[in-house]
Amino acid sequence: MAGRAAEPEVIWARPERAGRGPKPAYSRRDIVDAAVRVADTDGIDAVSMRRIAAEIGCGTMSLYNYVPRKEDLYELMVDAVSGEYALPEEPSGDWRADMTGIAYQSRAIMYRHPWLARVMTTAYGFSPNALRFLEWCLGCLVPLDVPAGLKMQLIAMVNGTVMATVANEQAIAERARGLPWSEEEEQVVRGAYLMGQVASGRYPHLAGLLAEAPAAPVDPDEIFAMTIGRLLDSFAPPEGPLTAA
Amino acid sequence: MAGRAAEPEVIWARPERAGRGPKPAYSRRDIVDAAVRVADTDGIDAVSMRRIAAEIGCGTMSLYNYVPRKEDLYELMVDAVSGEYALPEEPSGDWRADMTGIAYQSRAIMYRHPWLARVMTTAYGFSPNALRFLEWCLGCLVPLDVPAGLKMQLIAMVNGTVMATVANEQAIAERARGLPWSEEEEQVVRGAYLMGQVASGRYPHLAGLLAEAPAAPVDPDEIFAMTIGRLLDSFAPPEGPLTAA
DNA sequence: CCGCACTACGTACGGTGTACGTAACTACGA
DNA sequence: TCGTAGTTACGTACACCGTACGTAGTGCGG
Repeated sequence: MAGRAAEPEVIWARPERAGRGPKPAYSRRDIVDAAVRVADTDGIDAVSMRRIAAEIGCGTMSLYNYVPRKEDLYELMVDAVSGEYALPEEPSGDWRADMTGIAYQSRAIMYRHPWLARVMTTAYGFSPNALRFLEWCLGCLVPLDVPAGLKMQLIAMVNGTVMATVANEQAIAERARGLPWSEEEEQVVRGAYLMGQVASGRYPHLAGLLAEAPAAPVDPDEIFAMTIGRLLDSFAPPEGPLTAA
Repeated sequence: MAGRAAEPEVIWARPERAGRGPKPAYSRRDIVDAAVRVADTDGIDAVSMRRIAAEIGCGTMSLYNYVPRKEDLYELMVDAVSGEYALPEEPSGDWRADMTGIAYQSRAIMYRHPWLARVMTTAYGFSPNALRFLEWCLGCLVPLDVPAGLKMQLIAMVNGTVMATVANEQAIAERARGLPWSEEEEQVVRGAYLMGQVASGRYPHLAGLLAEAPAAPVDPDEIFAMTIGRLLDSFAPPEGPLTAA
């Protein structure tokens, strides 16, 4: 009787060690670390149950004793890297600075783990580190005098914006992985197609933009900073707090 | 000699009909329509080459005469539904209103095709309808006196925000699909876990928020409108345009 | 101390994308 | 006009995926 029937549960509520049987040979942490390592080096698509099991050194199906479904493995992975936030003991009192710092940290983590942005859209949820993160953000926003719902919205927007930004950057690079040709070739081919289309004259505004763009090379870091700054301004411009609706 | 070697190319540059051989029995449009239909009804995971081929009525491998790789099928699908934007002949002259309208249309399309948000993160690119969309947005932003790069940023932010918002909504619902238990059960289980965690006292701010939140039930439409409004404000507040940097 | 829950793991099933070979067909170059 | 080259159609096959299930061994709770 293999008692691992599929029952509704949250992975975080499942105790790592049940009392009865023999000691597990591996820890959940081992598995998640291996999964993160594989995803970092070989891409998220290389994270298969067989591969992780081999990495750990156990049989494929043994993994299912630790992780009921692969989706749960993703959730564990997201939580693991969410632990990389360095959250000081106390907020600084300047919520704008704190949230900006959070945004930069999020971006750094997503750069460190290029699979994060894609997996996060699937593995949402209130993992331990997600709760820690949320709690800290709310702490930062104590000085901001707006309804609680608006604070949640602010946090969600900051996270969403960082994710959308990084995901967009990475979609271009990540696409190259596993393709039968190189990224340069891909960009050349796509660029050539774009230029050909624009040259057709059907897109005058776009043509104008492309003609103007090279004159103003931009620093992605600066753009990022501006974007976040703008976003925070929209919740409480430097002059004073906005009232909700 | 099956001459379909994997060479770098953009699907949009590949002509639908090559001169030489027999007439293709199907059109690219047929295939993409079938794929969109299947994705709409049975979810994006049901879109497999075998399934689409069966839907069309041809052998699996025949599809590869029309679509070199599955990823290209995704790109075709995204372009197809991007054709659903109703773009008037001329912008209204009120760029704020125009961009708000765009955001609402994007959201409507993503609701109509729940797979879009997830696939878009993979299949980006300058498809014909994407160019048409971009060109129209740039036309709307002519009255806005900011550098071209900033306009692109605005468009990207609006799109990204809509996408992140809808993706977040749908991740919750979509997760239920294909799970061995119902969505209600899932929510109950997750909710119970969350409450248990908050009750532990480790998350005072979060606890406060949850205590306050039910008192203010919110309309998702209203939140969406506010979010987009705020975003546009951040580029040019009602008082007057911001200067870049 | 018995029994049962749990661990470990091999096998197997139904699915995936797609490389490759083959046969029929048509438009172009000689 | 007629090969012939390139295209279409499609069956077979391969490597891989997630995971259901059965079985054997282990060690704690009653």
